[in-house]
Amino acid sequence: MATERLTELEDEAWRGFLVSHERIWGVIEADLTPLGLSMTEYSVLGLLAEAGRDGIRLTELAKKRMMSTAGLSRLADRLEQRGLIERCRAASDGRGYDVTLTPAGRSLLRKAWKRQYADIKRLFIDKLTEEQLNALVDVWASLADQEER
Amino acid sequence: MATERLTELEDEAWRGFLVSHERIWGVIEADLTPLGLSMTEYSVLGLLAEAGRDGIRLTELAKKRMMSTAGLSRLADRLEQRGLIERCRAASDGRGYDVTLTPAGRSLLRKAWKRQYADIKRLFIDKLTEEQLNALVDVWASLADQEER
DNA sequence: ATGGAATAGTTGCTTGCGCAAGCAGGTTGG
DNA sequence: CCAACCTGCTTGCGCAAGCAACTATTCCAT
Repeated sequence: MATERLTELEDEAWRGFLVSHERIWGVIEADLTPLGLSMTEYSVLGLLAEAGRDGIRLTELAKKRMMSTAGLSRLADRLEQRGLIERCRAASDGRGYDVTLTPAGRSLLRKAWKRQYADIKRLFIDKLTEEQLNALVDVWASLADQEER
Repeated sequence: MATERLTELEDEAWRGFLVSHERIWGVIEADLTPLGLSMTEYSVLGLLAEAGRDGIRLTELAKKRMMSTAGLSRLADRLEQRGLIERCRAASDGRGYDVTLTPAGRSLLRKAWKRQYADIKRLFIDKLTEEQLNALVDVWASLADQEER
């Protein structure tokens, strides 16, 4: 087990992954800040939109967002403060809350999406052919196989 | 310009990108913490290794790492404190520092790389065929074309 | 029923980072 | 040569996120 090394090809594939992500992420994050949203906040609003009327539990959000419940609790504080989301005691379980988007939240999410969309289109979609997109989808599927280990 | 929407294919390609990155990033980050290194710290050590004997300027590191010089200044403080790097007044410019890896830094970087390597291999390389790797390299090249705009 | 885990969420403290301001060392036009 | 400006780095302050400890509720085995 001498010095473990990636082949040239492997290295390029890996580094490209990191670099491309970082670059694109940086841009869309910057384009979101005028709306007063971080990427994290944006994606939480997105998850809430998906969750619909019934809302979703804080813990569930934390899991999907891959962050601590503590962090999410305070993130929810901020969004609630701004009137973008609402916490309602869960009917079925007096410990938890069902969190939902308010109309204001929904509206801001739409605005944010417009920007996101433009960025994603310009920085990602438009630079790739349909073949490349298909290849990517194929890659993501392979990576997700047997989820870890 | 009705509701901007991605096609199914575009959406999968994009979300897969985000999700895969987040998942893999999380794992390798977690595997690095036993060594007391964050991903940022690790990658700075990596850049220093690339820079070699002459070292590299703090500002240069900040640029490459896409972080503020302030953040990098403090990051350097921590690494210096731990004896992993050294700041030497730049000969050519009395304001700046040439930062270099110490032997301890080099050694820790090697240890860290061993873990990284195992993760990257297991979570990324080994799950993909050579064809897929080639396709990825091709994609990263397309994305980098005409850098932004 | 009831006491003991388990679970949902919040709060105190710490940490890492960015912005803006500061400082000291360069650079340049008169 | 020196005044005005610029640049490389550091410092003060604030914010977002994690860990650990805590509260309140529910679940479960007896």
